Amino acid sequence: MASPGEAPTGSGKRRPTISDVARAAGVAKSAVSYALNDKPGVSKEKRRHILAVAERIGWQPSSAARALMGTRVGLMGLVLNRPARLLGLEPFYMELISGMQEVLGPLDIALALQIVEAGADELAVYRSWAAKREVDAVVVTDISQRDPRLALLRDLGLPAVVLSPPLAQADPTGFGPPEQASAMPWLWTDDITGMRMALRYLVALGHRRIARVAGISRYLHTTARTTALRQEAARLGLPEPAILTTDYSQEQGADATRSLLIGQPRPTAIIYDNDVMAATALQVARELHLEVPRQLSVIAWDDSMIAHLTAPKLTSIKVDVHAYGMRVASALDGLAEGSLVESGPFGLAGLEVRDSTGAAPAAD
Amino acid sequence: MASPGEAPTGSGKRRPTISDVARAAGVAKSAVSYALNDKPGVSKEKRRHILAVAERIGWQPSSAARALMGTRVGLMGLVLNRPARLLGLEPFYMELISGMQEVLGPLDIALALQIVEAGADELAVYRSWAAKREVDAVVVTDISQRDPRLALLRDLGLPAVVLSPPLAQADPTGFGPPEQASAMPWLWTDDITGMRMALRYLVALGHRRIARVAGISRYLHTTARTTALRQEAARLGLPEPAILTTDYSQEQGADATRSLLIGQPRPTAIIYDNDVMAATALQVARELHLEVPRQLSVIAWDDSMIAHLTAPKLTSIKVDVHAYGMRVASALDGLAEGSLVESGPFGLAGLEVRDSTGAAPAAD
DNA sequence: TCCATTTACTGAACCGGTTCTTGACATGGT
DNA sequence: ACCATGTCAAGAACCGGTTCAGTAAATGGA
Repeated sequence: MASPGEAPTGSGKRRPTISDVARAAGVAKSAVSYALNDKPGVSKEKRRHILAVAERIGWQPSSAARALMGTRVGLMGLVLNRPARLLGLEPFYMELISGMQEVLGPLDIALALQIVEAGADELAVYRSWAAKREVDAVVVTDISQRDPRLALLRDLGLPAVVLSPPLAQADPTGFGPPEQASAMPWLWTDDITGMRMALRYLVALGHRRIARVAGISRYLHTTARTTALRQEAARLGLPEPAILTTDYSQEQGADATRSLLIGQPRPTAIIYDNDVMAATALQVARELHLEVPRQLSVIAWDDSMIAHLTAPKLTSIKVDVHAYGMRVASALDGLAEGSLVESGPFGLAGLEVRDSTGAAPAAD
Repeated sequence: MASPGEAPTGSGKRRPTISDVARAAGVAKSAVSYALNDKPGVSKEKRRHILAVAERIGWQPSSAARALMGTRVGLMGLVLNRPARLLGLEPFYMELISGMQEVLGPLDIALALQIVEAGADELAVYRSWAAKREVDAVVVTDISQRDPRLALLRDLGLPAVVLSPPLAQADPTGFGPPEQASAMPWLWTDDITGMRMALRYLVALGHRRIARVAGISRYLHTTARTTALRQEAARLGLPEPAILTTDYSQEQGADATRSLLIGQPRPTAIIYDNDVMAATALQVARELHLEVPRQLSVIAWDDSMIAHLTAPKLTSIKVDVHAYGMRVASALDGLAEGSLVESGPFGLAGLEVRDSTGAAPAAD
């Protein structure tokens, strides 16, 4: 049952160490270490023999001992700073995580997830992780201008993947995405293209008064979308679009929608920064006796399954979050390996047309 | 592999070890260890002095070194075996995790999340975690009869919290929840009460032909709900309720709903095992020109925010998943501490009445 | 006052790996 | 035949803690 010839340690199963392997193979500990790590210093035959013995007696590495030597830990960190209430609803993070796991799982790397309520807590988590060498690298999201987390991570020397579009303008803090590969690469989804497609589609349907309900305005990705909207609207000769900011919640989404719909002139189409607010918008429209899409067109962002659950189903700007997560995971693994990783945009945005968009009202 | 900046990364700041503390305080390493761990062997004054010095020079424990000695690691494991596609949509897990974090965060414990595609992979993850002592304890969900994971975890000696109602009947495998506190406690939500409340509410509204669209039938919590429904229906003198099983997805939820609604006799109310399928059901009803709630009442389960996004809004059996997660986290911490934890049901179910339920059609 | 017991503290071993140093041996060039 | 070179392997130190054995001092009891 247990391995042969081992001292009976209580219920028996002390797990084998490299010393056990060395003894069983008749070599020194160091030889075993070299063999297992594919390093020079051992002849081919001995290497093969040692590996066979290790396999036979069921040796597995101790991550604790490895971490003690400063090598990889097999854990990536992700801190989420949004309120738990919102996280429960937004499928984005779950899909991102599942994409990451598709890459990390086979590599035998786990994801350490920490949800915090305040920005200061997040900084504390990074400090602790860095001090204890508990993770190999981290993911940082929802970047704002002069984000203190980036400075901290740089000081701590903790490798990080930054999920955010770069600032278009020169970045005074010096933390903008570097041109070359770095230990803190920036990865972002192509929101500019997504916004352009949505806008052109609406214009093709005859819309001209187009509004936007945005997320938290200090985040760079919100800024990027706003800039894209303004520029494209100007290019298409549209009036300046109204833009309201929210915290991504249903409540603020509903408020923003109401104030847009009772204002003058009323927009004929609204683009939302996530699915949740767009879904809520359908309810507000109903409450105001506006028919979607006959009198109002609604476009959502993310294209999670929520877009399928509403009536009418939501036209959405689509992002392949799962694939994005896979890309992020590869970047993390690269960083943990000590390599530098290229910054850059990810994938292609698409527009998933469903039932919440239609021709602009004739009166317009 | 060698990161280019070994020297620049340091910039002099090697983080302090207990040897540094010992030197600075003028005592032996062992004295420092005793002082920091609140163990006997040091006088009060020296203890205070050592703690002060440690604080001053900024000492932090190395989890690697601690783990090497077999003490706690500060990491709890959660393996999710549902397809990523479904996880993205179901808010349940995100809310559970955020509840867990509310307890674990302040204790400086992270959550290792692993998403797998197959049951065998899940077993492999447990094996690896146990072998490498990578986590202190794990959470196991979606328990089926004779679940192989429970036997494995017991054999590995990995403490686990089991999220499932117990089998009512005697459990031939011997893995049913123990009477006393144990190293593998079972925690479950009070689904029986929830089901009873929903049923009585519908009966009070005049419904008699009540159907159910269930989740995956091999899970014990599905069985528990089914049993509760059957028993309560019998007690209330209702005809045997139709029960269809699904994989929780929109597709199968829609199929099940269709087959119920085109069957004879058609049910006047349907209870769903999650929000997602109930939301989809509203679309199917619309497609069949059935008005909700005039001709069909719909009850969802979980009461996530999806219930608010639909039109009409969904009446739901409510579970405080966040609080449940907190309870689970406490149990995990107890197990990691080496204590035994009591099994038992959690909290009270409630019925959140909204717009998807109404009086049974008069024709009935 | 003297011996027994407790207490405070130190030094060293240990956990399970990695890596540096050293030495034995084989090989090759001249 | 001789020394320079290279390969393979063993031994020991080390990572940052915990813990055990041992010693010196303090305390207590009679």
